[in-house]
Amino acid sequence: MKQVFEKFEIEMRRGVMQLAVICLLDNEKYGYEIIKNLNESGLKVEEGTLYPLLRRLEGDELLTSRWETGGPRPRKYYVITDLGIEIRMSWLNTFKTLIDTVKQLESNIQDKGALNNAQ
Amino acid sequence: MKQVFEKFEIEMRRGVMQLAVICLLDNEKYGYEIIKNLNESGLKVEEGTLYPLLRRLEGDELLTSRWETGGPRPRKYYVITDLGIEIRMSWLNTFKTLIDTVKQLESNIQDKGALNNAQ
DNA sequence: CACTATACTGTGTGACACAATGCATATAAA
DNA sequence: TTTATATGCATTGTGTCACACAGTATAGTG
Repeated sequence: MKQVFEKFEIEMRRGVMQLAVICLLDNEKYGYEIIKNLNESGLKVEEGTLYPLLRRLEGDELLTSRWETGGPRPRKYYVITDLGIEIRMSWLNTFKTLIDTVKQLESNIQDKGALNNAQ
Repeated sequence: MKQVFEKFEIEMRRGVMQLAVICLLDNEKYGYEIIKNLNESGLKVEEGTLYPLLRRLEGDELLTSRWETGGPRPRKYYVITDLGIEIRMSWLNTFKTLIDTVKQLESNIQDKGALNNAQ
């Protein structure tokens, strides 16, 4: 049985992950590189999570991919499509709306904290 | 087959929902009331989503409940516990960190938009 | 009678975590 | 030099969990 806290983190990441990936892929990158990038950004992600996500986003035509076999190891490069750019903008808007909603809700609680004090 | 956009909204809501609920329950409320509140806040939630969520949060001892049978229809009131208050604070911090990560990623893309321009 | 208020349950789907597999290269140890 | 270990890179499979949606149920209200 997972801890309450971990479960929340997982659920939260789950939504943010696609957004993060599609933001990163403004420039062409390959999967393994993305994992490193995101982990450095503090966004933990497993291979078994990212690779299927990439394929899913490609299936939705938000990304395209190409194989690079010239180098030492074959790499699959992904990059955002025009449709992806459009969708990304609407996702960012959705995200922003959610942030505002939570900020609003948080401003009504007693022990105001993280969101409003910081920044 | 759901639209790409809807799928994202669902995933995003999924994480935010518990946070929103636990913020709302600073004051005692019953389920149906919470649904109305959240829908007014622009956070769509189905009964089949909220009621199980409430029970789950209660199972994790972040909420407690009591039945109010005096009124016309029986209502189950929920309110946050001390543990819930603690956890809520850490969830808010997690949420804030994720926001920062996305903002960071967004600031590197070409068509900067929603998050940084607004507010 | 239809509608609202209030709560619950059940089924399908989708995505994640985790773990394992596979293979190639680079590095370290023997 | 041969062997062993680690790293780069991607895939697949299993279990779990939470949501959406659609029901069920009951008691009031218009």
